[in-house]
Amino acid sequence: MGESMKGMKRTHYCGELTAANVGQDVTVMGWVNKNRDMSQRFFIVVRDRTGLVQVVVDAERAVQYALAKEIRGEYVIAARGKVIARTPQNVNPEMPTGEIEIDIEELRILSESDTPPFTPLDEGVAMDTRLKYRYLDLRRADVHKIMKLRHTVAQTIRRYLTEEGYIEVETPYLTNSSPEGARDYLVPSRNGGFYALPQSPQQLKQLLMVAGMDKYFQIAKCFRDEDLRADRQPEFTQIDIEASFVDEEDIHAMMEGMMQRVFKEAMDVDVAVPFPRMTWLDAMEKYGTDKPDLRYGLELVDLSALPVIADTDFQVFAAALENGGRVRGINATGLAALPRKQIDALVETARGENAKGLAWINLMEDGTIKSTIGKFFDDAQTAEIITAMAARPGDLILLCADTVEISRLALGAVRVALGKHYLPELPAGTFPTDFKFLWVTHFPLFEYAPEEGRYYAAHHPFTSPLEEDEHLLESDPGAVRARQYDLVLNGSEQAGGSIRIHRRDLQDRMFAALGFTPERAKAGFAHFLEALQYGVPPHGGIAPGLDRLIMNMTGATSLREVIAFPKVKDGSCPMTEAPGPVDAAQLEELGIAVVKSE
RNA sequence: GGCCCAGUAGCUCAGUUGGUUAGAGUGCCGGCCUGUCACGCCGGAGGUCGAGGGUUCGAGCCCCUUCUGGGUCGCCA
Repeated sequence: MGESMKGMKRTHYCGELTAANVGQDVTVMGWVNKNRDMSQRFFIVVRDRTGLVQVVVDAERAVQYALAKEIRGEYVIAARGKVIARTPQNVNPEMPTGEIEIDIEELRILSESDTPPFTPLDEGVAMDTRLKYRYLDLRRADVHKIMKLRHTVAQTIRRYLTEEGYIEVETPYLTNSSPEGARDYLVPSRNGGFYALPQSPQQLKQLLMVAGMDKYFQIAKCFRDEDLRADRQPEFTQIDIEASFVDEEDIHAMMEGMMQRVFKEAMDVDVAVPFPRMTWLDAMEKYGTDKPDLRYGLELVDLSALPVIADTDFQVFAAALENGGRVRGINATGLAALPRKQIDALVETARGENAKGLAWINLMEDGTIKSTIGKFFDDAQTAEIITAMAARPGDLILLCADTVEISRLALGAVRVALGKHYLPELPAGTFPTDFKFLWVTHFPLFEYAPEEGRYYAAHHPFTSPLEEDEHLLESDPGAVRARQYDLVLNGSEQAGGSIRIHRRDLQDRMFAALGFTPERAKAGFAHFLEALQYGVPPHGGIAPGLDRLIMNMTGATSLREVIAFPKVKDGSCPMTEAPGPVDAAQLEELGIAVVKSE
């Protein structure tokens, strides 16, 4: 149903029309946002990706008026007419094109629409409904705005890296499964083997350095078959970057330039460079996380050495200290009056990180002090704690006594939960403007898995150890620091990278430290290890996640908002219903039998 | 895989202690309205209360199972 557009040609986008177009004969094409029947005339609001414009169909134009009566929401129409200025009392200041309207001369329905399950005007539609009809959801102006921003960011990055001498090279999506890491998406092949979709082009980009490409980038899809989170999708986009003959400073400077450029061109926000740097250990000690949000203070304070704490008889604190643990505090400034219910929620947050609980001291505005540990610390002792925490009337001190790690992580989580009290609420439809970048460096090279009694690569096994820690690879792997750096933005990891191992002997020692026999290392990484024998430039790189960057730039609360066709919790797509069954013939060709698991 | 939350009209939701014919807003359909812009007014249609089972004289409400979605922990080299 619907007419041809033959003989009509779009001259303008809806949102482009202004008072400057008054008197011109224009043609717009788009979707019917609204059709208001006012008896003597119809006001049809037409929408395209640039915005809205009002078309007036007066009863005097009998043919067009009759057609306008048929027009429903989300019909696709073409409208030709003269742009006329609205009288002052009819101007709609809420509408960017509200000073003008189009006086209809030719009107066509190009395509009819059933009543849609929801329209671009509906707010608060549930996620599953939105995703099932994502093509309708994508008609919303705010989603369009995000997609346009994403485009601008990607293009800006392409231009920037090109100017910096980087070459875009595509690496295959059909590649090999590699041991360790996330679960792979497997693709069966007709020769009986399996491809795996890449979790990242890590090895291939390093091989491009061996190949002398010198500086490479790629806007690459990566795949990980793991459960989703609000900030995690099984299929995501990375700006994959690698460069030869570089050190940490080169990569940092390149990224700082990129972010500065991206924020300026996409959002007109000035980002100060260089970004602050912090070692992993400092981040953990001060913020209880490796991705601190620097938009608010609330630093963790280690009170273990404070005499009044160190010498206390209070069993909870004394026991933690005796076992080599810590007593740490956080000063939630201005939150002394936080309701008990919310404090309890903070305690639950701490428990979520395996802490046994929290103690707290409220410094009420009137000077009174409410302390959960008042029984164990007299007024003078409490005053010492307050001084050490730099707390003032109106503040709330939260204390946690536990192991070194748990006390960090528990208060780190509490800090994040408190953070929302210090962040301004964004007006609806606006993007944030406060961006705090941070480099976190000197990560541990390994993580110990006690239940398996072995070390894992904290990031990946190609990360170079710090030169001065190399000698500890065999004797004390847990103490080896990595030439690893993460770029953090507002408490979210934006990019991870490292200087890589470029010597075969060091790579062999790395695999040995990870508990790989030479045979197993060879089985998993034969081509890669072999390549390391043919002249490898020192190299390193980084991989910012495009989706997360856009999520942070737009203030979106879920990655789904910034991906055109995202997946839901179990990795499926509500719209296409992928993954789905395939023909028996296809399976037979692949030699695959599907067995139902119990 | 664990835990928490939700599922009632196309959409967003309310529904009291288990009790007659399950409601609201919006959308939709029809009519009216001389400039609307969240137009307004009048009327109408629209329900397998996610699904299955159980308890009960009686279930949207209680119990069990299950499905779907959201959040989170595990997981994410």
